[in-house]
Amino acid sequence: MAERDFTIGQLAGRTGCKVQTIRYYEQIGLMPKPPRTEGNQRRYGARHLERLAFIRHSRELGFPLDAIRELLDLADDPTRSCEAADRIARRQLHQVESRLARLQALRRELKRMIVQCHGGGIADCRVIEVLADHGQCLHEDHAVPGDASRAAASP
Amino acid sequence: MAERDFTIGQLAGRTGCKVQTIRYYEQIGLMPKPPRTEGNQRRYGARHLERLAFIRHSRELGFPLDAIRELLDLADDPTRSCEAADRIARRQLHQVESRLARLQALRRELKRMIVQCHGGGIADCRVIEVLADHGQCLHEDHAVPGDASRAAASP
DNA sequence: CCTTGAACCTATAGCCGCTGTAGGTTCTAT
DNA sequence: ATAGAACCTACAGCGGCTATAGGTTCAAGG
Repeated sequence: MAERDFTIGQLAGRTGCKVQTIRYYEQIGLMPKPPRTEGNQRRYGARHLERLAFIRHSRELGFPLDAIRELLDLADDPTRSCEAADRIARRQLHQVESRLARLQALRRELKRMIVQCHGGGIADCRVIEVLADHGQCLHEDHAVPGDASRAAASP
Repeated sequence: MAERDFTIGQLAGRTGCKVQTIRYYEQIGLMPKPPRTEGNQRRYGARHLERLAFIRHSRELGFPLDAIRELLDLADDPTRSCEAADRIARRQLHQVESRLARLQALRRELKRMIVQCHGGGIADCRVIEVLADHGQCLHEDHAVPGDASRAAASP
């Protein structure tokens, strides 16, 4: 192997991924199996670095691993149309926007709840009261039918 | 048992929880073990209904189960101060606001990426390019140090 | 009284995307 | 030669459910 190959630890350092995470990506087939040294240790090259950076950045933007897999397939095949990648990105944008809307509704309710609470005993705690009775909320917005508020993972 | 007791299915219907979820809450000690019929089926009363509604609503507002446990303990003991409940609510608000900030950054980047993409081949796809190179992003905002974008669960 | 079928029961596995642990091996620097 | 850092595999656990398998109980209709 060329002398500018990396160990898994160096790859982790350069991309900001954890070592375990890289092995995990290999396990689920997102990263290709790299060559090994005689002592069975992984050695990575520039291509691996690029690919992992791509994955990492996509994760930071909240793309799920499945979508990243699709995007990598697209990136690997220059004959394919840009449209597919565009569609995936739009889908992700849409997700992010739903989550934003939901979180904004949550913030409104939480603020309202907290503002109304003026200390004292639990017996007249607005926080507890409001939680006990959804009817006291302004909107139904936070009664979520199928979660739209989760977002990106923490790489 | 009084004739206005509910089966688990009826409780689920009235709160919008799933039957499995109710059993799960019992298993983790969030809901008390209800009495059983001779045939070993659970029977719930008004108190259970209230408690489950409280849990459900808190989940809708994104509180994690641990926080809900604390809130329930507080609600159960009227001698305790409102302050503790207030603190939990503020903590949750803070969480929601961090997630909002992160999602807003994600939205910005995704939009920018999509707008710049004008169709054509993958070879000059902006989506793919930007994903491959974080340097092309406006901000570092989405390079998250410890995830702040997750939100409520999907009840 | 008997049958059907819906609703219940327990136990267990799976989802996502990692993260951590245990227990071992290999590499590098002194 | 040896210490200790970095590597290896395998597997368990996080949160918060959800789904499945394989069985039991209940209520209504004949």
